[in-house]
Amino acid sequence: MTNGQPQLAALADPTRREVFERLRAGEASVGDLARGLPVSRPAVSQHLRALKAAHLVTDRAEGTRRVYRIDPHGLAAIRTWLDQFWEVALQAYAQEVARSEH
Amino acid sequence: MTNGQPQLAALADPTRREVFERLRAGEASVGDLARGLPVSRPAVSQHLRALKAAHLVTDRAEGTRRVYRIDPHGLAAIRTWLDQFWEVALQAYAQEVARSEH
DNA sequence: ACACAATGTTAGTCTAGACTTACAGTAAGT
DNA sequence: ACTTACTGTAAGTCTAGACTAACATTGTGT
Repeated sequence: MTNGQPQLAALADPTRREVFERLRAGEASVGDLARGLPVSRPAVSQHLRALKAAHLVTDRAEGTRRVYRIDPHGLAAIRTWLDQFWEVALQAYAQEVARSEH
Repeated sequence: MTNGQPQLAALADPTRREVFERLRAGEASVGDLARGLPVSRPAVSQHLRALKAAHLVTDRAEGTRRVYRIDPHGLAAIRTWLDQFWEVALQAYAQEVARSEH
């Protein structure tokens, strides 16, 4: 149980995924992210810490605010993990198609 | 909080991810999958139900056994969701490189 | 120095869900 | 029909973690 892929666990929570999707529109501060969400600001701060631990976001100090943006490293890790399954999956799909056609 | 991407929640659990990774070697029955895992067989059965609900696996009856294999549909859903972030992520990365070089 | 604004952190509560045990169902062999 | 494999399901327990409230910290402006 090597427990790799912390990115998948990080993106499993709906609220955390919502935060991450909002960063798709560009970098934003904690307050900006928490503004439209139904949870408190500290909750968003904790979610951002989890996303940062999974290398999915990066933070930068800008005065008293902290600006977060998407980190490509976490995305790359997911893609690499995901690509391991494609050959097997497509092979299985081809077999199923062949079975249903005959 | 539209709660899309049930695949990410399904693959967040380490045990469930281990089951999924074992199917990469080819289709297998519930007992075969549970044999090398530190959890009981009903636990594996429940995990397979979750994976099936997320369209990550397909099951087929073979006598009294049930054979599971990887389903490409769930993988495709993850890839589609993931691809939405790449342009933004690479753009952010390029900016960071430019900042550190000057 | 003081006030304010933005965020991180801690302690504590509470719910989702991972797990086990026990039971039910179904197919194959004798 | 009976037994044996193999699996799904239900009920109950228990822990990880999502959330809030309160406090600590840091930077900015006057």
